[in-house]
Amino acid sequence: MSKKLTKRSEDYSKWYNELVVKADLAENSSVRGCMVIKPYGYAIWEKMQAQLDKMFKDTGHQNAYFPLFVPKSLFEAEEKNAEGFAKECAVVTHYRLKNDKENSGKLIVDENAKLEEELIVRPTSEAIIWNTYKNWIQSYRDLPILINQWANVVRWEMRTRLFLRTAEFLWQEGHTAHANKDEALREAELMNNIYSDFAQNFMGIPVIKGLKSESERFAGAEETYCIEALMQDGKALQAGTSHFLGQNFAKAFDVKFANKEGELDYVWATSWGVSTRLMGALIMTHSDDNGLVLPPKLAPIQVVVIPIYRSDEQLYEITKKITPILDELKRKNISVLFDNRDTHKPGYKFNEHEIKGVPIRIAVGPKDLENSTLEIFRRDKMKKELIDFDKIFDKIDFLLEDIQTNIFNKAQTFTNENIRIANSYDEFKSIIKNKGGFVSAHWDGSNETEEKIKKETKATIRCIPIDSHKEKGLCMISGKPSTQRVLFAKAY
RNA sequence: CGGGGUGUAGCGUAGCCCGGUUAUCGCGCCGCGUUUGGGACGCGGAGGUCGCAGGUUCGAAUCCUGCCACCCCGACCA
Repeated sequence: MSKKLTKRSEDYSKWYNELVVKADLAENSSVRGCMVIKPYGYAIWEKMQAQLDKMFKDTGHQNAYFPLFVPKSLFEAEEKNAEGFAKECAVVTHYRLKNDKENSGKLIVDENAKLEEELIVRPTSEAIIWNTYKNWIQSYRDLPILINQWANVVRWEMRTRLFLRTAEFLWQEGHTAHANKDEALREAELMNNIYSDFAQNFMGIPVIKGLKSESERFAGAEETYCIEALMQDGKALQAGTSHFLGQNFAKAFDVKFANKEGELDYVWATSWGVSTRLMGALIMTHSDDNGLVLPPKLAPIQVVVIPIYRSDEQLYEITKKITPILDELKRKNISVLFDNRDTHKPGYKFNEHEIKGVPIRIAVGPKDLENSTLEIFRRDKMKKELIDFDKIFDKIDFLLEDIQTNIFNKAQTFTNENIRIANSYDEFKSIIKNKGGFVSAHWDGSNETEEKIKKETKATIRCIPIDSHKEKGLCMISGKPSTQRVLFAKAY
């Protein structure tokens, strides 16, 4: 196995796969389309979870947990939702195995143990949750319900890809119930803003907030808010969605409440989620040919200290000198690893932590003890410098901030440079084909036009941006009037 | 599910067209020694149902048939 990573420019998808494996984040498992998330990858996910969880709770949400299995009759209640997911459902039909008489030591499904009603392994939990909410809601005094669930879901995708599209994935799904439309709409927007805030300020991933076109909308939603990010190969990635579900699920599951006027009404709903796909976004946004680049706010190890020594005495001296620093960093809640493994040489460790994206590396050897210096290295710029021993804390504080800002700015510049305006369909096709990235163009709002563009160019409408200024124009295909430009791209 | 490709040690591979000693090489792994400021080196060693099943043959990793798995391109998708 080559030690070097495939170059990004040569084969982006191979580079991505190798990186995920070599950085020790995850690997394909023996189970079709499912991945094993390794401890280092999971540690990043845990940091993301902790931050998101905090943001949810700060906005009044609570966590709960609902069943993995959805009885088929519940699943089919909301027709559009059921139809949208039907093609990718894992289904439990039996509950028992028995010994195979013709093949000793083997097990077969016991045909006598067929379930009366099949159980769907949740591809999303609206059905089971709304069936439960029905029992919880009678009056406007029971509202709103603001619940989030951390869970795994299963979607039997044809083609899978580490983190971006696995058959089983981890996510959070928020499901809220409200007394009126406005409140539900505000909730859907609020959660999309939280996702955007999280992506930009913690993951360092610039995103564009927008609305999905009708055809890209979540099955069963009235409106889908989303954040879209641009990866380094010019393809867009949907990083999170927040849905205004109207009264669709309330009607499907008969969830009515008595309002202040004493009248019965259906409740208004939202659902919103982000998944381990965000890990894919993190990898593809920041990483380079040397490996992963992690934002300090999410790095499981923020600082690694590597001792350079020839003898046990030298290691002892280095340890003695460095221990107070390690203690102080831990006290300051900075996660630090003193990599004093005797099984690997310094050069090996340097490369290993570079591949794993550790933001800051400190090397300390005999020369440093003599001169009272340290070598400090920042992963994002691959630059090292010699600093005075006493400056260490200031330097680390500065770098943690600066790396976080720098990688965001770098990605923001890249994204901005790759949003191009097209005023004709020819121009549009040329950009999509030759340059990639987002293309901002006028669209008449029709399904047919969207479909035609998708078929001919493989580009889809990523979103109708929320924050951009409105600009009247004419659809590049039909010539019909358009009220604002929308963003197209090839997507993951 | 359509079109193409690939299955040889933990990983990456040579050999296959044209059947013939003990299946090649690199990484990794184990032992010993020397090393340690950018992926160390030397010597020694372990590790294989050549995807599975059948067939042809004196003889199959190699030829034939069937099956299975995986990858890529479509359709689908957080």
